[in-house]
Amino acid sequence: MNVYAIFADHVRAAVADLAREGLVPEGLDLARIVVEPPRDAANGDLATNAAMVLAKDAKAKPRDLATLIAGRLEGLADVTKVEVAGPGFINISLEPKFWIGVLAAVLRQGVAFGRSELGAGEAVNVEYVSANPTGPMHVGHCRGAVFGDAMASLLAFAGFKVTREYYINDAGAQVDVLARSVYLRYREAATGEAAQIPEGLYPGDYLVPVGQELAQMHGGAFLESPESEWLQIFRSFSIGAMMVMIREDLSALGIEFDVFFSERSLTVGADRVGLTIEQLRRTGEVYEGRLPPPKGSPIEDWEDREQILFRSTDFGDDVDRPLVKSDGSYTYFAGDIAYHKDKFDRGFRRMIDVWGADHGGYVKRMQAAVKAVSAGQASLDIELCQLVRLTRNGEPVRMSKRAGSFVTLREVVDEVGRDAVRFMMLFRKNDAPLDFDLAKVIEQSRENPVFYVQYAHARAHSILRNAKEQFPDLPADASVYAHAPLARLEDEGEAGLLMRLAGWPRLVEQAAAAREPHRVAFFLYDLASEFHAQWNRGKDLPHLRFIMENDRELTMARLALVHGVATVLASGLKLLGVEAVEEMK
RNA sequence: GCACCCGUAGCUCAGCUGGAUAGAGCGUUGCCCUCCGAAGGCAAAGGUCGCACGUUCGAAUCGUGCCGGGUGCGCCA
Repeated sequence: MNVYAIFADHVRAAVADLAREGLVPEGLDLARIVVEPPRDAANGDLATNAAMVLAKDAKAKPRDLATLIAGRLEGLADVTKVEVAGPGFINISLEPKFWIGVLAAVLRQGVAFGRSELGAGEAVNVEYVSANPTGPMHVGHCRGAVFGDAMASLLAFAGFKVTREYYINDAGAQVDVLARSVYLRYREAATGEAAQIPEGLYPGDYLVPVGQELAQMHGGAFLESPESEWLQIFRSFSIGAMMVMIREDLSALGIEFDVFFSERSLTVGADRVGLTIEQLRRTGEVYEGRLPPPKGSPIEDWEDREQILFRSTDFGDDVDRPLVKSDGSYTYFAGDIAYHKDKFDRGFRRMIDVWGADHGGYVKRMQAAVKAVSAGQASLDIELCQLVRLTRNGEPVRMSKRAGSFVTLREVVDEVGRDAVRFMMLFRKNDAPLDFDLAKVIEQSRENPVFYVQYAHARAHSILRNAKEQFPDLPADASVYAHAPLARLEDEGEAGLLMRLAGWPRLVEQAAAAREPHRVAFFLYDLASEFHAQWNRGKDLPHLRFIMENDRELTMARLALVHGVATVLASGLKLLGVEAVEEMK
């Protein structure tokens, strides 16, 4: 129930009527017409740009056209006043009961209020995190994880059929390094001699128990064996162990995936990477050729050779990209093409990848590849998450790579809590760098938006609890309040909250379309702020308090509003994966 | 050298896909606790939206060119 979209349709219908009557030309493009809340409440409840957008094609002056359209809007239900203002805005004022109707809808629908059909059930594949299975997740992974998860929830709420997917990079050289590192830990466990981990292998303690498990399973069987005998066994066992760990880390953040896709599975049995390359060769997108040396830092062992190239320049990339390394194995890119082709083969025409900003240079070639393997039928959106600067009281927290002493995601979640991590990661645009201060996010003050929003929800429930003491017979079920005498919500602060609630469905659609879950976080912050403000007005003006001891009916109406605020707060927090607490501890 | 991202109040950032007088928090200043939770609230001050052209009824938003910061730039993932 997006009231703005509904009225936009009314405006379009009005223009269509005018066209039928020959008062404006036929065939005007009505798509750009929007109805939105005016910034200044003095300009009515709704405003539309219709006249200004259409003026040129209609060969009319904006204000004249506005007057014409305004005349058709006056008769609409709930409309009390239509005015032409400024350069040609049409400002619409509505009966107060219109907004009350929205509150009733909130109360009846509960957290389903705001759910949209924007996506029309279209399948979307959202791939995020995809951290290498070589160790626990660190804070660098955190932002993409939270962002991807919240966006997936948001898209689902907006009517898309969302698949959350994690790509396991279990085929590259890094998992062989993992296996060798684990082998040393295995040796350590089997012989009792402390392992020396040489440069280039993973030194982290988290591999110790993996080695111990292998020692228990195999005893000393591989102590004297050549690598070829144990590598595969150790590799697949270690990858499994790492994925268990990563799933635990994800679960600590409240993140679950529908699909874990193994890179290695692309080449076991059938060589699907090779098949994909052959397919692209047939369509002319793959060829043998030479590349100029890269322009950045000079490469010592640059070797000018004939190689297998993907023609990504056809899609706007700077150079064509190699698919096969000099040792004959596939590049990571080649695997990724086959992987995205697999998504296409599974029926996805809309794909979204969430990457770290350091992969920005990879965007064009991947989008090019998706176009190529799908014959232009599928599209790939790539959302980049900028880095997180971890600080404590303003001092940078060292994230040294030496000796595996990086800050793990788990440590951060354990220290400040899942809700704070998630909300702070989402309280910023994904393409802006983010400062994350471990000390500030656990502060319980207005400066901390996590607390501020959760507190608003808790306060709403606190009010409901208090009301229950005052009027023990009040119904507990929010939907019953839809029948409260809502017309008594006459205060301007209450009216503001009603309009804010009415904006929730519109915000969901906009945030989903823009793939910007941070807008949900900011909306909740604004709603919380407005709600706190109204509560505070009741301190100075007792007649504005939510609980009116001598007026049960008015209390009912105001509690309906409180229920409505709590409902939308809970709905939004759920999208962000943050708990809507009913009591602050 | 090239590509991508970002330049908005002293600081950290929003700005509803081009709308009306650019907003919030922190900081600064001044008020407000006998109160449904002051873990707060109200108000003031603070802006050539990096710069310059352009597009049009209208630009922080779109385009081009500069300036400044960040991230990357065969066979790593």
